[in-house]
Amino acid sequence: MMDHNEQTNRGYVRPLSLQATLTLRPTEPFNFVGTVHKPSHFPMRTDTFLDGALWFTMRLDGYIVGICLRETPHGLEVLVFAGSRLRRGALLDIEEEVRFRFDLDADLHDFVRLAEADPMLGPIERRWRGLRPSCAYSLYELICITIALQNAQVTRSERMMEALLDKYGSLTAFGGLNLFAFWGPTTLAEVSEEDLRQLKLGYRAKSYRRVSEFFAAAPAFEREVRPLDKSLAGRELRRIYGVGPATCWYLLFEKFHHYDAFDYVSPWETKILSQLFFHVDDARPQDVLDFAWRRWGHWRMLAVHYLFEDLFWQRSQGRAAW
DNA sequence: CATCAGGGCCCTG
DNA sequence: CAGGGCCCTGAT
Repeated sequence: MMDHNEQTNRGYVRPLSLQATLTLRPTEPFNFVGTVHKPSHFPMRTDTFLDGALWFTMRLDGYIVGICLRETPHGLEVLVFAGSRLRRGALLDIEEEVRFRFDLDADLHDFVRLAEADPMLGPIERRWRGLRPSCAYSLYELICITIALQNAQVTRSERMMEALLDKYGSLTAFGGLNLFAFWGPTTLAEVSEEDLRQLKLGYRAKSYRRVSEFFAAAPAFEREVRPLDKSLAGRELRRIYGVGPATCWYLLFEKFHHYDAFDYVSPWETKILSQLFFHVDDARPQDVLDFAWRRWGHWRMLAVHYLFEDLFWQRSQGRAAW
């Protein structure tokens, strides 16, 4: 009789120790907390923001590293933890990943100028000056998260991710924390849809399989999409099974930093923006999109992101209007 | 207890 | 290009 926990990672904890420290210089202005800590994201046991530092895990060519980001007077400090000595070149890869994932090379000067002349955006931009869109995870990992978000309430999405990490992720120990690293695409590509359905993923089980097969077959996909413009990148992303319009705009902004990726707005966002823009409950999505386009042009998604992050931040402080 | 909509997506006609 | 079906869950 097969124990259903067989071939899981339960019980194994991978110890990682400090191997190197990097110091990176983001472009100015840079807002550390606003960039690395997004209260709008649901919590997962893959990362934590603790005592002013972001802790998360990363896969590099299949092996797992733990990362701690913190702000120092000299710049952004990156502590790198690993299970063994880093291979040659690993630090360069890690630096490149961190720079990209947290949009450290962003040029926000025109956005700051735009916001200064805007009574709606201005006060919020000043509060968060230097905040960038960011995602600590790889494209594949972020798509796994967005699939869990589809057609589900947040609590259910959290359960799906929890179940997946518990079964297919790797638990690590570093810096006194236990954080999960994601599974690699090849792992899920070989799991049957039936097994995935056991984790209460519903019809998304098929998406997880197809997405994992896609990335297992195209490990350089994310790297190839990074330099593309918005429409080309979007076209590439839409080739992936399970990535529709909602997921696509989300990826274009959070992962690929296209500050104008506001061409689709979901129902719940429409509600909130209706209030902010027009002081009504239910404006039409197209009116919301048009408003942002006319007001902020190329910067419209970044502007909307500032509005949302500010709202979520206020809510996390217990003083939101909703 | 049953019914139904929900922070989409794919597929079909 | 419009609309039905889809896993599950919690609200009614």
